[in-house]
Amino acid sequence: MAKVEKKYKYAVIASDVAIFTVKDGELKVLLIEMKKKPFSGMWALPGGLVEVKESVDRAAERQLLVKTGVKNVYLEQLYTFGEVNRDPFGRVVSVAYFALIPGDNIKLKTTKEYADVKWYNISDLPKLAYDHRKIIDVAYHRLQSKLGYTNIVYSLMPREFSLTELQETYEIIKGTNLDKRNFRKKVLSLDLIKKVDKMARGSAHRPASLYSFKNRKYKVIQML
Amino acid sequence: MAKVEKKYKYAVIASDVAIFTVKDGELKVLLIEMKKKPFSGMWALPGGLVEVKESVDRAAERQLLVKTGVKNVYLEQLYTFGEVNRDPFGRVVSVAYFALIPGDNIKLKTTKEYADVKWYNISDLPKLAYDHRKIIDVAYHRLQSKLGYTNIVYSLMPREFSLTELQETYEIIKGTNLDKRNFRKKVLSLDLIKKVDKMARGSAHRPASLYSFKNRKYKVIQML
DNA sequence: GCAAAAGTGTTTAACATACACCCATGG
DNA sequence: CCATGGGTGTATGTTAAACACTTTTGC
Repeated sequence: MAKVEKKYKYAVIASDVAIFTVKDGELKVLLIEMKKKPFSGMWALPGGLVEVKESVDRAAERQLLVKTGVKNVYLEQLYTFGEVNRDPFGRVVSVAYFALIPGDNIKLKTTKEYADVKWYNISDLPKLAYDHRKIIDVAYHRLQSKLGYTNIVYSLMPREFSLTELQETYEIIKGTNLDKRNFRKKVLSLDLIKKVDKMARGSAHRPASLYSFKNRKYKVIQML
Repeated sequence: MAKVEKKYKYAVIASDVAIFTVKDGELKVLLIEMKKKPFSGMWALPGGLVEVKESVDRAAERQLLVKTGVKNVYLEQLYTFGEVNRDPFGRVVSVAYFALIPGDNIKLKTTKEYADVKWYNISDLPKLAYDHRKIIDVAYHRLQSKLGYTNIVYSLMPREFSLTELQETYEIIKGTNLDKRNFRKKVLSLDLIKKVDKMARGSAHRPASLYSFKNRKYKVIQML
């Protein structure tokens, strides 16, 4: 986050993005390691000041693209954090976003500005700069609840997946176990996914049918 | 909204508040009439720039207090509007809030800065400045949906009310009719309200029992 | 005694929940 | 042939929805 002098008469705006994915059976969030004091060695969400010539949404997309190389993924405004002393460099208000990306083939990018970029398990976060711990808590909570009444899982899944993989994604994020038969019944009744003419291969057990989403567009539903 | 020069390198922040009430059988929103060009004669939500020394929440509370004289009412952050050209006076991002107040005894206050302050029916809005029409749409939508899964009605009702008045409040905001028996069964099963030892008086029909909320604290419920 | 709103239960349909066994594959 | 996860149906309980008449008051 660039330096902002206190002499500004009005608060200025940054945008921070909590980027989530599900990988290796865990919900993960993307963090970058900071260099500058007083936060050196601490971790933070990707973010930065909003430029005069770009919208706030656009600034969030830019952060996402620069840090992960992805675009056109699910990105939603989360909440605006406007406490007076949340940033020691000046009066900065943060418009936080959350993004969801599938767990496969994401190559992380770092820059000279930061020491490192990494996925962290949501259950095992390092020490965080600014109020980013709070932002992650709010984002996690929003993700859990939106999973129940929208179809946003589609943005966490690969193109093709088995019903078990889909169920596991729900279980990992909700932190609860679901009944297999009831889950399948519900998902299929919602008419969101279709069977593709393929089976999973290479496992020492009965291969699973693969499915894909009929359309990958945000929709309010009654899931859980 | 004070003038902001375009020379600022970063976007600055304002806060606008959509204040709702239910009165005379209608959902109303509070608007102020603007004097300065290019918006003279148009109406806008109460709002203004966030000062360096106050939080964004605090700025919203201040707007609410200055325009209506009320405090300690329901106030929730709604959404942040960050398009580049939403404000002709400069690069201003608006953190919008929505507030709910009971329909009784609110005295509106105006200031030299504005021509007038008035309640407008949500179904009959005048021409609005900035992107405030959009803000009101989002706020109205949020209000409708939160009514269904939280107890926020309490902030629109007077201390004591009849079940019919409560039902009418829901109907006005939702824009639908509800079944009297089912409504009462549901409301009473939620254990949110208690009968007070009084009856409505002065009407040419059977007097209604009055109720009040057991506690006026935000709570997630399953209402509609 | 009439007009107007208050108050009150039951039946039916839809949906959520609980629960256990056989199937197809790789090794 | 065995270990592993895939796949399937029914019975029960809970909740939502539909629906009409009697009661109490002021005038």
